[in-house]
Amino acid sequence: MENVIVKFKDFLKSHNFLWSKEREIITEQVIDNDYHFTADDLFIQLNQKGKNISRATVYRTLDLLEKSHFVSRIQMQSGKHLYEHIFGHEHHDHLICQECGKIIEFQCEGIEELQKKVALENNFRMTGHCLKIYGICSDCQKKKETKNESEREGE
Amino acid sequence: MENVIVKFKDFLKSHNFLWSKEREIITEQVIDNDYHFTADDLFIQLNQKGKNISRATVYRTLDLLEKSHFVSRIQMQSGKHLYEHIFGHEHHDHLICQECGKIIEFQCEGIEELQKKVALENNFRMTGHCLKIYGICSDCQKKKETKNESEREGE
DNA sequence: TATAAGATTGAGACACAATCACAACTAAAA
DNA sequence: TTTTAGTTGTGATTGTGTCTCAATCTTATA
Repeated sequence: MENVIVKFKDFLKSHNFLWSKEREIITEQVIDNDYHFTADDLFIQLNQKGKNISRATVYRTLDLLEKSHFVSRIQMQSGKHLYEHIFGHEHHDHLICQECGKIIEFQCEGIEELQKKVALENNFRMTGHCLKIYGICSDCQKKKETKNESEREGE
Repeated sequence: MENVIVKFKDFLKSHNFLWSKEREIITEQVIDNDYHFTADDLFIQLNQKGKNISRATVYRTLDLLEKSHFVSRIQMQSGKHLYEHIFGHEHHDHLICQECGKIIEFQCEGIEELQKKVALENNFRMTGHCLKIYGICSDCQKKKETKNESEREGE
């Protein structure tokens, strides 16, 4: 992961941004988060480690990491944003469980191709997309069944 | 569109909600909006017409219209919500221009089918989805070309 | 029509993520 | 060093959306 730091540094340099201790600490913490996290999660994690970096800087750095495609931002139905690092990751979309909030990643080449086709048909120069499938994961389906059964017994 | 009012009334009745003058006025205004609008757009439109309905009621009624599937809510990257009425409309997804904000609707049966397949493969009971393709529309592509040309001339 | 039960409304306070302004600070190049 | 320009923290501010609760309205029923 060392070279992520190097690459991010390069990105900043080539865009006339500067490197800083804060950006390094934040980037390291982002690397440590193997799952989805909010900007505030990151802020709190840093604080607990005794790194007193302001919220504003966390937000600003996440913006830069997003612009440089090291991090992607996912918008949830609640309106909050989640982030995830995409160092070396393949592109993927998300299945989101409405019961427990679990997020399952998936890739579907067919959908990707069809999206490109749609964009082309509309003379649209596609720069990105966002696909979220909402539903109920298998665990929560089972829990619901169990609950319904016990309710019937209780009657 | 008269029967939209009737159907919404029916929906409310069958769910133990009441009909009110405010809900009627808001629904009529929603019908008048043939394009995407925010909750606040609606609030302002009503105010300009001298209909003094509170923001809270506008939000509450839009929630009901969404629950009854007369309106759908789209989440933008900014975090804001747009609404659109779907009276009689087919389901569709959106192409969103990052330059001018234009929204183009499209339908793609293939993508729908593949989504169902992905959900099935993950034992996910799909309840909905959200697909947005971001990019630059043909108009804005042309504008950019023109701008670049004149910049080159100016050098 | 009168009444009661319960849903709806408006006003403004509130919650919350995210952004902003600006003075103090820091990085990098000469 | 010195200079220049980017970065930071603080705390205020924005903006969307939600909540509370007393007053009001709807509807069903008598």
